[in-house]
Amino acid sequence: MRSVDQVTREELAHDPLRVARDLLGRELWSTSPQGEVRLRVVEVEAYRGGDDPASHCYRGRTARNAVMFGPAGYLYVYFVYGLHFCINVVCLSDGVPGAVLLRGAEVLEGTDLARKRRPAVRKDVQLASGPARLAGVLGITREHNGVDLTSPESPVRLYRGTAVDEDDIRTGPRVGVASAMDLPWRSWVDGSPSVSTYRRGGRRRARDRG
DNA sequence: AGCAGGATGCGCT
DNA sequence: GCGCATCCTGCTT
Repeated sequence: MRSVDQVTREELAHDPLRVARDLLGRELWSTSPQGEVRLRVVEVEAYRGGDDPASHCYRGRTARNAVMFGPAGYLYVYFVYGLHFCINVVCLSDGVPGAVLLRGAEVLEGTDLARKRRPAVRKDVQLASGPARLAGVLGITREHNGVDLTSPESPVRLYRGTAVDEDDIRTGPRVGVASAMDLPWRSWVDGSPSVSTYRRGGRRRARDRG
C-alpha cells in the first residue's frame, strides 16, 4: 500500500475511539474549481451514539445527523455558531452511529488557496488548526454532507499518508465537552504546531462572567 | 499566552 | 427561545 492510496471503507468501520487514533497522519485532499488543498491530520476526537451525551446522535436519529447512522467512510458536515462548518469521518457500521471529528491538520499543498479561504489566520501553520478552520481551508459547505471519502470521484477524499509513530500520539479529554468518562476521546500528534489549543468543557455560568 | 465579548444560523426543548 | 463539538479581535500578563 502506498501513501497515495485511499483509505478503504472497511478500515473505517470500527469503534470511533480506534478509528480516531488511526486517522492521525492520514491525508485529506479537496478538489474544487479554485484548486486543490492537501492536509495531514494531526488532531481528532471520537464521538459515539446513544451512550455519548456529547454526540449529535445521543437523542436518536434526525434529518441533521442521518449520515452518522449510515455506513462508514462518509463525511458528516454540521454548522455551528451561525458561521462555521465542522467535519467528521463516519465510522462503525450501517445503523450504528459514530464518527471522528477532525480538529487539526497541517497544510501540505495549496497553502495559497487555504490562506485565501482563511485570511484572518496569522501563521500558515495555523491555517487548519481548529475544526472550523480545517473545514474552511478545504472549502467545505453543507453541500459536502454525505460525500464518500473513499471514492476517487469525490471532491473530498481520504488518503493513507504516512503512519504516525505510536510514541508520538497523545490522548486527552475532548475540547469544549464536559464528560465524566475517562476515555481517550481526543488524540493528537505530539509536537505538531497545528494542534488546536485546549479549552475545557462545561457551561459558563452567569456568575463566572462577572 | 490567556481571558472576554461579539458575531451569527439553526436544531431541538 | 436557548445553546451550541467556534473563530476573531482586542486588551492584559
